[in-house]
Amino acid sequence: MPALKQTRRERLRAEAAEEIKTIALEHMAANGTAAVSLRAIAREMGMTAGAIYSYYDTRDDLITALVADVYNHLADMLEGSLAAAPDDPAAKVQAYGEAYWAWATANPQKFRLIYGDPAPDYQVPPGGAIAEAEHRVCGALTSVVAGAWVHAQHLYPADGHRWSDFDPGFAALVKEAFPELPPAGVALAMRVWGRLHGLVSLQVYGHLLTQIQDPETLYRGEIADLVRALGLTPAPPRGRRPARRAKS
Amino acid sequence: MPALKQTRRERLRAEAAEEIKTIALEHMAANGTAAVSLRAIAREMGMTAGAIYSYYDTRDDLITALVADVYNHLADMLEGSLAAAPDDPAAKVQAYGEAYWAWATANPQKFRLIYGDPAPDYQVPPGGAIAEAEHRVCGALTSVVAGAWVHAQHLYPADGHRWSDFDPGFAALVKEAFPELPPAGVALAMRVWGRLHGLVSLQVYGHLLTQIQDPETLYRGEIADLVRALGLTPAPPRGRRPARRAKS
DNA sequence: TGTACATCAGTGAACGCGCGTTCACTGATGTAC
DNA sequence: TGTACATCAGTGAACGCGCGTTCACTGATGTAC
Repeated sequence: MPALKQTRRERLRAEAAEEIKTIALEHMAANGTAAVSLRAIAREMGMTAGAIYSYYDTRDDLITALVADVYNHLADMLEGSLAAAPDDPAAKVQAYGEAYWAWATANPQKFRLIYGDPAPDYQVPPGGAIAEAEHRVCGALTSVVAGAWVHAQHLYPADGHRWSDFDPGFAALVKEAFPELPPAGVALAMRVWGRLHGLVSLQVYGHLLTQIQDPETLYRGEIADLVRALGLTPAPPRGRRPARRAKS
Repeated sequence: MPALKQTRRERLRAEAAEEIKTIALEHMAANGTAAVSLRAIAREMGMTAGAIYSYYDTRDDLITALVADVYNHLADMLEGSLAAAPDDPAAKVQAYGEAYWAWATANPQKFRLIYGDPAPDYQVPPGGAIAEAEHRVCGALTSVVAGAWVHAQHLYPADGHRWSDFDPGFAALVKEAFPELPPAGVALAMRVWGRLHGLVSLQVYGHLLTQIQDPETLYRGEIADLVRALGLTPAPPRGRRPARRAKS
């Protein structure tokens, strides 16, 4: 089986490439975003620093791969949460908001990598895998707002936004995926993003915990307000009906 | 005049200490938060690296001074904007929101220093000048929400927040400065902060500009919504009455 | 006003460090006959 | 199944770099008499 044997070497290679990324993320988690060092990764893998160059041409290439992975990880999480949520606009908004918080607080270093300073001297390359993965995240959010738009639109009357206000490529993507969503809906989606992002970001960077004991409750209150601001009625916490039997 | 001559040396010393911080901020602006290097600063001042140690015991000490300065700069800006705004709750909210955006977009590197990753391997020391300056910023925000609380409180009925939910020191400060503001009002203030912070942070880190041409209009829309969500009526744009004469 | 002394900002050389990247090489893995 | 060859992951040593920090020193500025 020559084909199989050939695949074996390729498989080992792919595994090593993955291990490099995994260790890089662990180092980031332990010592901050700037702590991604080829030498340190090689050391931990029992390799020489030069060996990394069999897998990534450059340190920046590794970081690019990391950023794309992290975006995809977030997108997986969000899409999974949305799929698992009840088929109800309010429930989708809540699911998205809670998934965003849960992912960010569980993986603060990943959040910092994509939404904070990336590594020093590193510039995100335009296009490529990163842009694609970003679009997945964006798409999940837009689908949530699109689902709520029927109820929300009268609250956000002609706000003056036009398709020309957006990046043409981005606008084309949205128009194709959500044909019924007008520019004002897209603008609303970005504002919803901002509203969620604020508290999440403050939490990840440690600005809430010094002042309030339970930031998550605060955040949940904000989500509830957001749901109302979208013209929706908050869904009951879990299950279709309140579980009153639990106490009787 | 011996006293004057003595002051002269001290003045030069203080000026040099300031220049070090100024150059550090410029380097941050040019090359990112991680680019604060004692050697680079000394080089730019025409000094030896060791000379910096006459002014700051350690690199971390310099960064601590920078962070405190930046917080105070932001606080100055916010307090100034609030003081200049009309004596009306809605106008104050708008002024605060716009000042936050204006400061962050005009000084992105400062925003990143205090609300993003500080320098690698740097830990903000607890207490001290930084905490004081932070409290100034916090106080400005709380004053805005306290001013709106009469109109907002019925929209945020007993949300379960108690004084014990907050950091004791922080709670004591708030209770002293804003005696009429209940815990629910403080929680609301933090949520208002989050709501503003989200879009500002996304903008500073370049996540809005790739998708929308004019993020500031989007942000202004969010502020207008926030004003409404606080039970207030938006103030007319500039001046007490709309300037209809401009076109006639 | 002039001299002797103290202060202390700044020098310049050195320390040890970890970094990204390169390069000629070795040796195991896989291929072709 | 066995041998000759090609591939290529990983070695190990070296490159030049900039960094924070220390230390004995110099020399101008300021002080006391």
